[in-house]
Amino acid sequence: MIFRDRSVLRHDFIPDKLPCREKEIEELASILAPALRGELPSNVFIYGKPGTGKTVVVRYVLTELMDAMKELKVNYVRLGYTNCRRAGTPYRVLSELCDTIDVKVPFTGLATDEVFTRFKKGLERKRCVFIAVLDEIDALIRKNRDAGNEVLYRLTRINVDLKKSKVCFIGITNDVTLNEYLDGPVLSCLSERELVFPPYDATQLSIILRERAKLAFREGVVSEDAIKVCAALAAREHGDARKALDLLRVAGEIAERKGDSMVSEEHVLEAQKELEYGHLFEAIKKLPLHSRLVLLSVYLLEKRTHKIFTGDVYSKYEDICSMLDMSPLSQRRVSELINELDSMGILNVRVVSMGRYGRSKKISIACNKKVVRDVLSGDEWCSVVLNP
DNA sequence: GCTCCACCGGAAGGAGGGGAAT
DNA sequence: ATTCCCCTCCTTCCGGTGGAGC
Repeated sequence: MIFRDRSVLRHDFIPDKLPCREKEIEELASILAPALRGELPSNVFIYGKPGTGKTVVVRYVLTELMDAMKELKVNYVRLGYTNCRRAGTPYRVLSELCDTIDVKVPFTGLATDEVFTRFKKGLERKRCVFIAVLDEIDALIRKNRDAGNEVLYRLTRINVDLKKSKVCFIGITNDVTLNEYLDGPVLSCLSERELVFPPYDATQLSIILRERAKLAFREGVVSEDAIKVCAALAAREHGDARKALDLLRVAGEIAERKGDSMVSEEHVLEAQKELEYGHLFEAIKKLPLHSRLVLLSVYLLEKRTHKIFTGDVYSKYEDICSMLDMSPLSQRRVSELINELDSMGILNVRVVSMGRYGRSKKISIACNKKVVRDVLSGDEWCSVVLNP
């Protein structure tokens, strides 16, 4: 037996204490504290890379706030949480907020405007201080800049229309450049207070992992080396605590599978490989058909030569399409697909000039070729070309 | 220094699909 | 139900370009 409770390593687990975020917790708590006196707290905007503890800190402080409310017998504070990426559209963000104040809204069919009106009416009935958390707020803007800004603008101005209730917003984003996309008035309203969550360094990650390991694993099962390696690997990846926890969890699973009694450094390194393989595998598998065919073209060309240019890829791609009886996309489009594969880290692309012989992209495979082969040979279409 | 290759990548616009408004 | 709107994916068109070879 390796694990005591593996759910402790899940991303949504909220531990009793959050090491290395004491300062942020205290600051957020002091910002929100006025709510307990029925006053409106400042809006807060929280920035930080993925896995820097933004969401967990907010949830932690809100849980504390609820406990304090119970103790003080305060019942006029209400909390709403919505993840904008999961919700997807302004309509669903609003309807999730409505849900938390017991306003029922149909899945669809209402104008966004109408949902907004019901939200306001619901708030007035509750006579409360409403703290609304908008997690991954960047997703709302990224998907539809104008609609996103519109709904945020109306939300941030909601206190103007409310007489009996007040709303305070906590915005959370991974995207440090979000201020370029947010309209000025929305940004200045949301960021009355700003918290920036810096990435964790390896020492901090070790502390976090040690705490979690105590809960997740049976005593003495995880070696100190294993923890150090998890922390070092995750620190390299912009201090992502989620990644560190994933590594530890998978390392534990590997140890369990092998029937080993300890989680060692080797298990972590294997976990790293497994996670990397898995992510890449999924990423390639989920590519649209023509991107997969373009990747297949590069893969086949790379067996013969390492001087591959756009023209070579395109003609190989055309061959493959005719073999599969499909009509090929334009070269312009394929060139764009090649750039997308580059930005995903699957291909390596560099624009080079060959003087008299024109200007083109030099292309190579940037990732583990075995994964590429594994996915493509299991692919419905690509396998036809790979294993004729 | 000029030419000119082979493509780059921006712009505009069309198909089509899904969701919102009426 | 129908119209409207917007987004995504894609095409076509086209001006732009770094540098080998003359």
